[in-house]
Amino acid sequence: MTSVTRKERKREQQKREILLAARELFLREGHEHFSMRELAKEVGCVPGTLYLYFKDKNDLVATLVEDSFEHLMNDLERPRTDLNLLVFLKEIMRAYIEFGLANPNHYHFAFMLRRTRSLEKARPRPHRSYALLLNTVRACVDQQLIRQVDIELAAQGVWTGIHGVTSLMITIPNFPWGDRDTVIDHVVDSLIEGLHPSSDADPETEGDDDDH
Amino acid sequence: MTSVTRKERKREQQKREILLAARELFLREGHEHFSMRELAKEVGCVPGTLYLYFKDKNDLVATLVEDSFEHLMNDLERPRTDLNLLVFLKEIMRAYIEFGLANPNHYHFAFMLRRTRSLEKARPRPHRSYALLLNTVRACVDQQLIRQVDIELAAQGVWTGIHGVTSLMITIPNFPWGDRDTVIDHVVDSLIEGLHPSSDADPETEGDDDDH
DNA sequence: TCAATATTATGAATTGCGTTCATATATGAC
DNA sequence: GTCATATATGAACGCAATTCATAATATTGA
Repeated sequence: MTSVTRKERKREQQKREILLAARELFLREGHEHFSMRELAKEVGCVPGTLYLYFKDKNDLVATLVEDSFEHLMNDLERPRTDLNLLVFLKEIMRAYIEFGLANPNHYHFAFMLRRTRSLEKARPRPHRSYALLLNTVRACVDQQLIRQVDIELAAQGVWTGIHGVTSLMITIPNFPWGDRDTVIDHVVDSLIEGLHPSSDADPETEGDDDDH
Repeated sequence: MTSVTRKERKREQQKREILLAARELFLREGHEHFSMRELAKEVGCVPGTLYLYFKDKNDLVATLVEDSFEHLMNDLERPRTDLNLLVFLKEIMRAYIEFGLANPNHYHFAFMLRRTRSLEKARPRPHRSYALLLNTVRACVDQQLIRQVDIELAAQGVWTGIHGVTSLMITIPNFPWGDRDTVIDHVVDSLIEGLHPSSDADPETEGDDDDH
């Protein structure tokens, strides 16, 4: 019985090693030039071997990417009750964008590829990032930090908004963006701006804020 | 001399025919499955022949896509002095999104692909769509329809915003978007919302608006 | 310890791709 | 008709993802 476990462990170990090499290669080459053959060379095996551990290339890369998003989400989902929810929301948005720009290959694979048939499952599960946004927006509405809106609609507006900067800056890095951070700040702020109860009023002045 | 012209005409004719077949195939297969070999079969020639008319696959597809964007832009750039500039701006935004959703393959090729080295030229030139946005935003500021902001920043915010919905709806069509048009309206409105002089006030009430 | 078995690795093959190139064919000029 | 030039061909190259019969290896049961 234990030997079965040992075997499985061995297997997991090898799988991890493949993923490690893959991650390195993926980073170096970009997902559009990442090839199974080259990966096999890197790992020191024949291409066919990889298929003993992963159904196909997509499965392999999906695992890779999902791991990365896991990290992002684990960071993001750490609740920060210490700060104003609106500030928290903005932080999430900024972190999302920064993650995308820092991991363009991962982001590209996850959100900028059309899924054809079989690849449908290979997306960060029920979109944890979106779920987090949704919950945060809901909380903001509950606390009347933003005006009463359709939560889903608002969250989707925010999500598509931050996805917009992220993806466009990835695909057209040479575009004459102004200062990168300024653009990001502007996008984040103006996406929230549109949701303020009375949008040029500072939320702090709205009433039930008692921690200062 | 005239024979040179005739020859050239013949050449152009053939090029057009290739593009026609290509357009059809591109539409059918999506740009990720579009292949030169299949196109050659469709055209009734051998793959090599295509290279007498186009430098490479990218050149061919770029021509294809550029033609389509030409159409969109020609539509959009038709000046509409008859209506309120803000309404015009929103119309542009909506048209941009609709175009992308109606032509996901073209849009994908144009704005959702990372350009590697040689492919750099193959993008809708100095981004006519962005230029149009920029000019319109500038005009809005001039007419004090939106508040005094960095024009470039505002235009980039709007552009990334509409790109966000468009591209995300293309890559994740199965996401539980609410009603498609409702989402689009929300995005368009809230992107502009953030730019209003005092954003919960109707711009008509701001003062120097004298056409009603 | 040894034979039976299940697992893992191999390399050769299949299919498809973009692209190139030597060669052939057709076209227009003289 | 002959020559030059433009156009088309098909075979080939290199690379890709993936499959599969076969071989090596490790695990099990006696």
